[in-house]
Amino acid sequence: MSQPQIDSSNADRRSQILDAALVCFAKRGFHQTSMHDISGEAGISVGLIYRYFENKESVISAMAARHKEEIQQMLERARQAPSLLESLEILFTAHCCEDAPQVVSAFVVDLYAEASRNQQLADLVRDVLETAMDGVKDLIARAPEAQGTAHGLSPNELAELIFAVARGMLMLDVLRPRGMTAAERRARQLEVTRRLWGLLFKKEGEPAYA
Amino acid sequence: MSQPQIDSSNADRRSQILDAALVCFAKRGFHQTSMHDISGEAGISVGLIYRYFENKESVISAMAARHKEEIQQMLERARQAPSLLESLEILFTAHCCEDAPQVVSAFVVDLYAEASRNQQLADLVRDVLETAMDGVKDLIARAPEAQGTAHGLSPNELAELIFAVARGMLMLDVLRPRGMTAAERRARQLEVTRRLWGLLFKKEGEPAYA
DNA sequence: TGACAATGAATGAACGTTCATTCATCTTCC
DNA sequence: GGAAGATGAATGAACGTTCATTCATTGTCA
Repeated sequence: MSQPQIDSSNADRRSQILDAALVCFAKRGFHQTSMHDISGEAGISVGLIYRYFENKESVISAMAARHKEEIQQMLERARQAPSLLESLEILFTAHCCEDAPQVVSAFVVDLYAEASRNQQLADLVRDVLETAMDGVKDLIARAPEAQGTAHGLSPNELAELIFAVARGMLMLDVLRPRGMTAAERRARQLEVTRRLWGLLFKKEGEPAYA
Repeated sequence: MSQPQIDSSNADRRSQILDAALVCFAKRGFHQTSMHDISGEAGISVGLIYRYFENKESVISAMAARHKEEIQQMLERARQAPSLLESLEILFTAHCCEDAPQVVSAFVVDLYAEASRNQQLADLVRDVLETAMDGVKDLIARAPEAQGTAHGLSPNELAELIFAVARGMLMLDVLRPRGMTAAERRARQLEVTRRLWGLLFKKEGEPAYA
C-alpha cells in the first residue's frame, strides 16, 4: 500500500533521483550504494526518496524500466538510419555518451548480474532484449544490403550473433582504462561494428580489403 | 601484516571456502553474501574463514585468481582439441558444468561488474582475457582450417570477435530460465559456436547448408 | 487586501537490523 | 604441555527505513 503515484508532477523529481542513482550505481554498484549516497548525489534528503519510491528495490526496478525506454528510443534511431551499417553503428555506440563514459556499461553489466538473482528483473531485461532483437531482425529483413549475403543465416540467427557481439563489447568496455574517453571507446566500438558488418553483409564478390 | 600463507596444508581449506563462496556469490552476488552465508555453506565457523583469508575482499580476489587458473586449464584443453571447431566448442561451453548450471555465468558477470569499480580486479580480469585471447590467436594462426578463409581478418581481429561473442553468450546465459539444464545451455552454446565457426572459417566454395 | 488556516514537500535524527571482523575459549593431535 | 586448528558470541559501524517536525505555498473568508 501507499506506492507513490507516477504523474507529471512526480516525474521530474523521480528523474532527478534516478539520474543520481545511475551515477551512484555505476560508481559503486547497486548494493554498495546507500540511500544516503543517492540523496547526497541528488542534493535532497534521504526521506524524500521514499516519497517517490517505495524502497531501494523499486529504485532499481525503475532504473531498469527507464533503461528499457532508452533502448526503445535507440532502436527508433537505428530504424531511421539510411543504411544497415549505420543502424548497427548506432546499436553498438549507444552507450558511449560523452559526459560519462563507462557509466552506462557499468550499469548494464550490473543489471545483468542482478537479473541473474532477481526473476522479475530478468524478465524485464529479457523482454528488452527480445524487443530490440525483433527490431534488428526486421531491419535486416528489409535491408537491401542484406539480400543474398547472409551465408544461409536467417535474420534471427544474424540478430543473435549481432547482439551477442554487442553484449560482449559492452562487457569489455567496463575493463577499459578509466581514463579512456568516450570518443576512444566509440572508435573501438565502430571498428568491431564494421568488421562484423563486413563479415555478415559484404557481398562475396567484393574484395576483402576495400 | 598477518596475511595467511598459502601452502599445501592450507590449500584444501582454502578450496573448501572458495567452493562455498562460489555457490553463495552466484546465488546472491558478492555484496549480498555475508561471511556467515559462506561459513554456513562450507560447514565451518565464521572465524575460521579469517584464518585463511584476510577479509571478504581477499576472498573475492582469490576467487578471481582461481578463475584465472580455470581459464588457463580450459585453454590447455582447447589447445589439445583435434580441430579448430572443437577448440571453439570447448571455449564456448566451459561454463556449462553439469552440477550447477548458471553458477559460473552468474559469477563471471558479477566479476566484470565488480571489475568496473575495482581497478585491481579489472587488471586481473583483463590479464586473463589477454592471455586467453593470445592462446586463441595462436590456435587460429596454426589451424589449417583457418588458412585462406579469414575474410582478410587477422588472427587478432578474429579472436576479438570470437571473445566478444563468447562474453555476450555468457551474459545471455544468466537470463535463461532457472530450470534450464546444463545440457540445454550447452546445446544453445554449441549452436552459436558452429554458426560463428561457419561464418569465420568455412571455405567460401562450400555450400551454406552442409 | 490582509489575517489566518490548511497543505504537503522536504528534512534529518533515530530505530532496528545486518554485517564484517575480533578474540577469548575450546579441541585436537603430537 | 603446547602449538595449531576451530568455534561462535561479542562488537561497533553502516545500512534501509520511519516519522515527528519545519515551512513555503496556496486557499479561505471578512
